[in-house]
Amino acid sequence: MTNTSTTTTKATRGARGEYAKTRKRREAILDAALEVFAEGGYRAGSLREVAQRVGISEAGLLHHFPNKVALLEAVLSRRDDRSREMVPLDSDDPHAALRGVVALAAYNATVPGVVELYCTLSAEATAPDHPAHAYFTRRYETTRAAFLKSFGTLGRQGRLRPGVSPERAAIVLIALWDGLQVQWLLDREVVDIADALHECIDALADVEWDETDATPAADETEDAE
Amino acid sequence: MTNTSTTTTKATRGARGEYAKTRKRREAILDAALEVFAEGGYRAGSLREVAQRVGISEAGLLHHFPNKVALLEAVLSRRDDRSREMVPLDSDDPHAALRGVVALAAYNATVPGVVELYCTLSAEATAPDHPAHAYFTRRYETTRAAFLKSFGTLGRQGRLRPGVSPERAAIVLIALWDGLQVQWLLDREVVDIADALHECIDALADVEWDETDATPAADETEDAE
DNA sequence: GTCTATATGGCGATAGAC
DNA sequence: GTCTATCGCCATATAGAC
Repeated sequence: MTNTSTTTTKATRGARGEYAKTRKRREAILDAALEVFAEGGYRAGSLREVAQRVGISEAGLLHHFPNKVALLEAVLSRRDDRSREMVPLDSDDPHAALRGVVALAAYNATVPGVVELYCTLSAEATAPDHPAHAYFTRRYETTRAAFLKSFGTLGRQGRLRPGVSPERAAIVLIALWDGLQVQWLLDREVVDIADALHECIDALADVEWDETDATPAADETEDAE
Repeated sequence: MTNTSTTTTKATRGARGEYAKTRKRREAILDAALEVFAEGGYRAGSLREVAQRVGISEAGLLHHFPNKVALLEAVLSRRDDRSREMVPLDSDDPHAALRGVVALAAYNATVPGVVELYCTLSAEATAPDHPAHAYFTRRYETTRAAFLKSFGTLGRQGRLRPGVSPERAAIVLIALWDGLQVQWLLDREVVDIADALHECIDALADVEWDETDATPAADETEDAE
């Protein structure tokens, strides 16, 4: 809590070993900011609250991020990096991409703050003058395009259910995911998001859930469904 | 703009014909408040902004509603009345209820403010300390129960698609609706909500879309679909 | 790099005149 | 029923000391 321990993380012990300290501080600020923006949204979240959780003053915080909007952008950008490295949404293998959706949904259930953040912010950013409006517009376009590609590939393999169009499937999958998060945040007992998504994806396409691509008869733990 | 026209709406011209005027003022306030809360959410929306749109002072506004929370509750309550009288969600006929969903979605596309309001507020009210948290928790429970009943009835008639459970169908339908609204608010060209819901309901159950229940050949304006 | 102090302004709500 | 005036609070952001 106190920052009197100057010897904790001097990774680069050479000249000016303060780099690591600043980096750690920035990370701590971003962690706190994510929490605050998740709990109250961007507009209601305050720099004061963020600074307090980190244990510094508002002015100290603004030394690391010039203003509130910059802080928000840093939070979103860092979050995106982490998601991208976790889920291969732009994979060439549509099965892998859709498996990634379920995997990410399952993981998110263990990190409620992130779900809160995106759920609250995406609704708030619906307003055209919101600082994250462009970010979310673009993000949805990108995600739709990625799913469109996946479902398009599945369609060409004849693995889409009859009457399902790739365009519609992409929109519906995203909508479903978002909507399930709202209900989950209001009452965590009411729905298992990963389960529901898994089931609905099955209703859209014939997806290989096991990673039995190269190795035919590897590990089948889910064949009893 | 000016309120010098005392003779405009004296509906009850007897003693104290001011009732109608007050009622009109309250309605105007609620209209403006809906807009403001829709655009920025509850926390970011200000009484100042509402008062300005109505053309009165903040103190004048607070004469009609004691505080900000009361104003929000009045807005939500009035909106609920209108929705309920429009859509028979608790109808005994599951077909009528699901037709109502599509009809309401189509109507909402003509009143973007209402969609904004619920989309923004439901996400914001995810926070446990939000003044509308209890309202939305309850609202989702009620809606889920209503849809559960509809899909349950359809199930007993053998009209649910194979593998569809009434519980899951209720949750999914609501989630889909909510999620589609987010995408629609970010880009109105990307999706027709009523269309998408119609299609997805078809994927869940075998619903009678024409109202050919009691009167066989009455008025068929929609049979060309 | 972090602090204190401060500028500037919006907010919800109240008191009391008319 | 509506106003003006005001209170007290919290917000973002800046200036300058240490």
